[in-house]
Amino acid sequence: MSDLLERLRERGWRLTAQRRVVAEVLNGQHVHYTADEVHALAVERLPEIARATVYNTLSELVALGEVLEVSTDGRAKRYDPNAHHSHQHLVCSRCGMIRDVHPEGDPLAALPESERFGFTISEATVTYRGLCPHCTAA
Amino acid sequence: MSDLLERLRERGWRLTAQRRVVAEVLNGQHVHYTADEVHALAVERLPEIARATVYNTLSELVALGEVLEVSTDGRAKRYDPNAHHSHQHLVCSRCGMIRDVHPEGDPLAALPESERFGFTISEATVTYRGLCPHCTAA
DNA sequence: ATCTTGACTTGGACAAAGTCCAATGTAAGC
DNA sequence: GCTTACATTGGACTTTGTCCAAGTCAAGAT
Repeated sequence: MSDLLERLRERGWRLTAQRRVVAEVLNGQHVHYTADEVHALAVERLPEIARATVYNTLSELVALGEVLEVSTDGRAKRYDPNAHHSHQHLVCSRCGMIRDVHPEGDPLAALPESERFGFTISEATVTYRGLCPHCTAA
Repeated sequence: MSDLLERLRERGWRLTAQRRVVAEVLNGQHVHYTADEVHALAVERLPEIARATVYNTLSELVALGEVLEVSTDGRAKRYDPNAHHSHQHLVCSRCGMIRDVHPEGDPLAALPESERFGFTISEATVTYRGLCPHCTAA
């Protein structure tokens, strides 16, 4: 994650205590937190950090391409720090757990020109849904 | 859509003016409205219909399997009346408009066994993102 | 045709998630 | 160590959606 802070500084990011804490919370997580979860964890390290700052910082990280925004249901968005490896998501329908997966091929190729309706398409995301091993057993 | 109302009546649904209007608004749309858009359109036909009633009715239609709930971004959920034909979605990154599309092949086939991590996968949804013709021009 | 009743609708209060803004604070270059 | 442009703060506000008690009504029974 020091890599991340390094990269950001090179891109003219001003490094503040708040931003450092948000980056540290995201660092190397296999689960993807909501903004409020990130805030709760950040408060443990820096009690006075404001909710708005966490939202601002997450938006900037997304805009810089360092973090991905994921919304698998109609609830809060989740933040995925693993933005540098293209991947898709496997979601447990029962417990909501998210796991990164790497399917073969390019999903964009499956959409013929006649099905693009004049859109300028830039991306395709695939969400696999099912039961995780734990919920299958239960 | 009289088919839909027919089916619902057979399942013990009480047919009210409000429910009829909501069903009519959804009927045969190739775009998918948000709940508030459905409400706005319903009000044109039945001015006194309440927002809560539209939310209730949409939830019931989803529970009955007649309509699909789609949440492609962190914003409002959209309602897809085309629940009986398998399809994927094309979403405008700017205005949020959704259109149904039919890609080739089965997206589930692209996920090798080694990437399934013991999940019992039942479904794969693909979301294509880009700018719609209107937002590309603007 | 009218009655009865339980299901439906209403509207306003409430909640969750996120945005906005003016005032204040501070990182980083000079 | 100054300066200043940029970041943070916290509270108000917006959007989307849920909840509830009271009133209304569809549809079967009489």
